[in-house]
Amino acid sequence: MTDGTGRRPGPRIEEVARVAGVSKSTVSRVINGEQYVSARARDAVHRAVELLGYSPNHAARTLAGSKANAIALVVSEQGSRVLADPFFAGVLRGVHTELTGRRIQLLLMMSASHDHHDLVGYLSGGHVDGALVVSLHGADPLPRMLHDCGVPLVVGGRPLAGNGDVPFVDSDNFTGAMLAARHLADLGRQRIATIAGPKDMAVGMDRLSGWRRALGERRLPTDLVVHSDFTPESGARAMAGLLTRAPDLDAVFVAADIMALGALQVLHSSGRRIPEDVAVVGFDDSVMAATAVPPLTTVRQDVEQLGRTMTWRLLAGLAGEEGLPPSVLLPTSLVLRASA
Amino acid sequence: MTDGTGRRPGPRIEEVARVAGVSKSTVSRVINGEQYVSARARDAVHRAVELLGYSPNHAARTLAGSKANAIALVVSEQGSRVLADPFFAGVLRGVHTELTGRRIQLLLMMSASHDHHDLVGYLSGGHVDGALVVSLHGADPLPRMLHDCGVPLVVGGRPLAGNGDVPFVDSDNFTGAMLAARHLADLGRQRIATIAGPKDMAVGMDRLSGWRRALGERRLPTDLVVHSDFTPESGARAMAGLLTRAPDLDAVFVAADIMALGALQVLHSSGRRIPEDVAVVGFDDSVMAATAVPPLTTVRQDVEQLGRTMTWRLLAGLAGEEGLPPSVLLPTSLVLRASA
DNA sequence: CTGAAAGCGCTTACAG
DNA sequence: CTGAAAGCGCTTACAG
Repeated sequence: MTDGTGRRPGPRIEEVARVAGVSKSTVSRVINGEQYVSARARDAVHRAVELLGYSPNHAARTLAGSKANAIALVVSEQGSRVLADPFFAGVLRGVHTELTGRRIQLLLMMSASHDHHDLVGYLSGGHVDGALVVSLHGADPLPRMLHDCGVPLVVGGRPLAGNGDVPFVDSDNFTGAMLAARHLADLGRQRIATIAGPKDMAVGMDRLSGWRRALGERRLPTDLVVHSDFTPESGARAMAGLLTRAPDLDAVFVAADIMALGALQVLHSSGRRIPEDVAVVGFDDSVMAATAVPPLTTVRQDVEQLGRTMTWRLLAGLAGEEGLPPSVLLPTSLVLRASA
Repeated sequence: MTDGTGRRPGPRIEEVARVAGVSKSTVSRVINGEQYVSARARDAVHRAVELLGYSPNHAARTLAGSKANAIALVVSEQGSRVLADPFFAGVLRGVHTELTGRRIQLLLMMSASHDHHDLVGYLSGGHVDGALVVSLHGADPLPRMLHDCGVPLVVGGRPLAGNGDVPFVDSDNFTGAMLAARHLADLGRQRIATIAGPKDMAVGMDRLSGWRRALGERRLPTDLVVHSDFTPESGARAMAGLLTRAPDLDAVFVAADIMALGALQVLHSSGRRIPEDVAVVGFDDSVMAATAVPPLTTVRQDVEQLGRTMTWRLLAGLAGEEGLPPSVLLPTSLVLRASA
């Protein structure tokens, strides 16, 4: 028998029960891994499932059961699109990896701030068991809105203050930036600038803090700061501004590789040699870093691991696991190339 | 009343029916936009829906109805991850935009070739109404497998020969490459090379064909071809190889911006001035193009539009629309900057 | 440990 | 144009 589309409906739980010689209830128990089932029944069911190629109907499970068997990956469009793209693809891959083999659907949603309301309504309506929110903009109200509606969630990227009880996973941006700035100081540089991210994004502020901390340790001045927005163009503008302000600067920590590309362009056209005149360190170890001119020393973060960890944390929380860390910071490390 | 998670279940169709003073059947008809409903009933239902904030239960609709109210976005991991990342993020945004306001869930799946089988099983099992497959590797068997199982689908990126009846949407890579190569010829360049994509990806072959066509028109030699794999490193290697083979080359069309970055690096270290000695044109107009050194002349494609068009085509097909184009090619255009 | 039965919230012929 | 009723394919107390 085929339906209108030509696809054949698979076997139902009823048929599995008949073949296995047990009731539908028992089949359901085996499939859901409940413990009070005899080994004999369990084996029979497994064989029948195998034989028939049975796969449970998702809609029916969700309707009958008390859980949705689905989680949402929400991308809040606040914050920089440019930073978000490669970041997002990596996170997605991690989420997917972690979900493999579990019968959990991954729903994808995007939300600009003006339609947060609809999204919250949908997510709190029981369509999903929880949500993964990728939100790079620290002041984004979405995480808190979801939290207040009781939707279990994990945020990718540290929220700014005021979201105290929402668990998050983030790269250790502070330490990564500190390593970068220390490296520049170790090279003997005296006038170390930074092109930072926006003030309202935690990722920007954490990288700035790490830079400040390292220079503070070495008693170096921390006056050369320009905020920028994670686009190559803004990186170029920021670099031009810094050169005007401090023609004697001899190093710059750029808070994202993508901005570093713009900065390198400006340094070149100003006639500076890199790293002889100005040493440059980026952040992200993105795919362009190694083929920049010159190849870019940068801080590596593992975005795929970020996605995996978010997913693990959400599912563990849903499963009621005890003693989970409220939040997780993933390690970052310095990758040395020619630019510093 | 709240469930275990603290989320409150919304109103059911029954309550809407009571408030509107009609039967559940009528509410269902109004919500699904059927035509034989009195204006009076329709208004009453709309008011009740508004008043109660009713939103239909997805699982129940799917179970009761004959459609899944969901489509899958499948990313086949065949082909270059590097090219796929920014490409994918743009496609995703387009898909999402096109889905806005329709009650269709977007499921996300990834598949490496070894688990195509499971994926096909899942998708043909009625969990989705159709699939969008992003597959940059022309020889990927997935589109055909899905097609053979009767899953309605649209492929992003032209499949290579042998997938005759699977509808696809692609950028017009041929024309874009032709414009790029013509531009180089118009500049008076005589020894025009190309760093092409892999031979087993349609995107690579189409861009190569366009380059060949333009040079053929102008009676220029088409011997300087190196195949590469869409990574910056391979672009660098290819450029080095070309310089060895033809030290006199005066222009190169690189089939992806990301490879062009590697090529520029090698040209710089070989002492060539760009564009004076060697003119360079890329493809994609990716975010790095404008801040390359020098800024990169390139071919623009609209990846978000690609996602939108794929989605439109799939939904139109599902709705039974007549006279749909089997496939669609989206325009590309030359963006002039300093490198050529 | 197991089965019969109710019920999840919708859609869809069917009869009017 | 409308309503009563059956049914989608599961899960889950309940009773044994």
